[in-house]
Amino acid sequence: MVTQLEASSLSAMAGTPGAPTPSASPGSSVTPVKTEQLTDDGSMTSLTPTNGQTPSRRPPRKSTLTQQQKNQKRQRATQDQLATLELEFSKNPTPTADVRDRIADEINMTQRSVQIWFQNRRAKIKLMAKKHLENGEDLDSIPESMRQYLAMQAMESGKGLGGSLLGRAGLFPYGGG
Amino acid sequence: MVTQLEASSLSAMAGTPGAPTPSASPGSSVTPVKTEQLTDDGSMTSLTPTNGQTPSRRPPRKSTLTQQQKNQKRQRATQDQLATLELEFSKNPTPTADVRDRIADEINMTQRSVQIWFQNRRAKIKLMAKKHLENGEDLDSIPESMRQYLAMQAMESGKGLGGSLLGRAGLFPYGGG
DNA sequence: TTCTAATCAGCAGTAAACAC
DNA sequence: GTGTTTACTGCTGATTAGAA
Repeated sequence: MVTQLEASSLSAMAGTPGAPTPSASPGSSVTPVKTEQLTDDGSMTSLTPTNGQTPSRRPPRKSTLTQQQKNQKRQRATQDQLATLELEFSKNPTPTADVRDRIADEINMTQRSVQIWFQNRRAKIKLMAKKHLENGEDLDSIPESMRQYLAMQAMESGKGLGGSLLGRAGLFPYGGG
Repeated sequence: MVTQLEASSLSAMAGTPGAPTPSASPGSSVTPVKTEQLTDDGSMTSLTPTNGQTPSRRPPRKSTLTQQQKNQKRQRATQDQLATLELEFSKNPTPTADVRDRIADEINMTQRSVQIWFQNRRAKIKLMAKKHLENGEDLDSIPESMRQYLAMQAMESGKGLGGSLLGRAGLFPYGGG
């Protein structure tokens, strides 16, 4: 008997509601992953590579074993799911919660998984772009959805003092001179 | 067949749930709220993604009425709690989960609340700095804890030009003690 | 009104499972 | 073995809404 999530501590959680998912009913099998997660963890690996003496970034992690291992294996997207996701991505790489919700319902994935998929997809595209640049390749060799997203990103970061408030010349005396 | 877990939701971000430690000395003043929240985000449309273009801004969120309203009112930090938080912040504005945990236990707040407090505190300081800059004020008019934090930020993002502001030795309380 | 507790969504970084 | 996907963590910035 699985007794799915018996109480446990409930764990709050924010991202996705999850619980009352109306549709998505496989009906049988599928051991529902218990939402119980304790992740109290916190620290991450250090960063700030330079500088022998950095202020205090994060000490190494505690256990770094996520609940995945404790609960179950990863689920990979099927061809159908992937097709839909990629189609939607080409239409809009950053869909709203609303749209993501609809997609999730369509392909029977959790909203959370859909959200993560889009995030990872964006990251992947960025990484690809970086590689392309480093290889000195033509931009033409970059897929169009990629170009679109990157262009969008560039546009956004360039507006106002949004991104680099502290780095702007003239604002801080120690800035770029 | 997709057959993936339905509810699951895996949640996560909540980070630390309502403190599974039952023996957290029940303070008379503060009732530690068990942060069990089931954020149900909404759906509602309102957006029109314009297909890839116009990244301008996100559509207004639906109602974003979260558990707060459903469960209970906001809890504000007491003077004692605030005193501790601010002291710790002056020592280190970005404490590790460990430290946060200790603080939370000390002042009888949830770890999540402590984390949020630090986040908001940093945001506040940044905002203040921005205002100061826009007003063209001197940096000297900025409180020191603020300068410290901002300098730290600048160092990290700029990684090369960081030196000037805190070039003077021993400005950082963090990490050194 | 301002201040602040709390949420949401995105990102970088990372880890582990999976594919090659 | 490396490389790719799924997933999670903490953080930021923006935003919402409750208290003062």
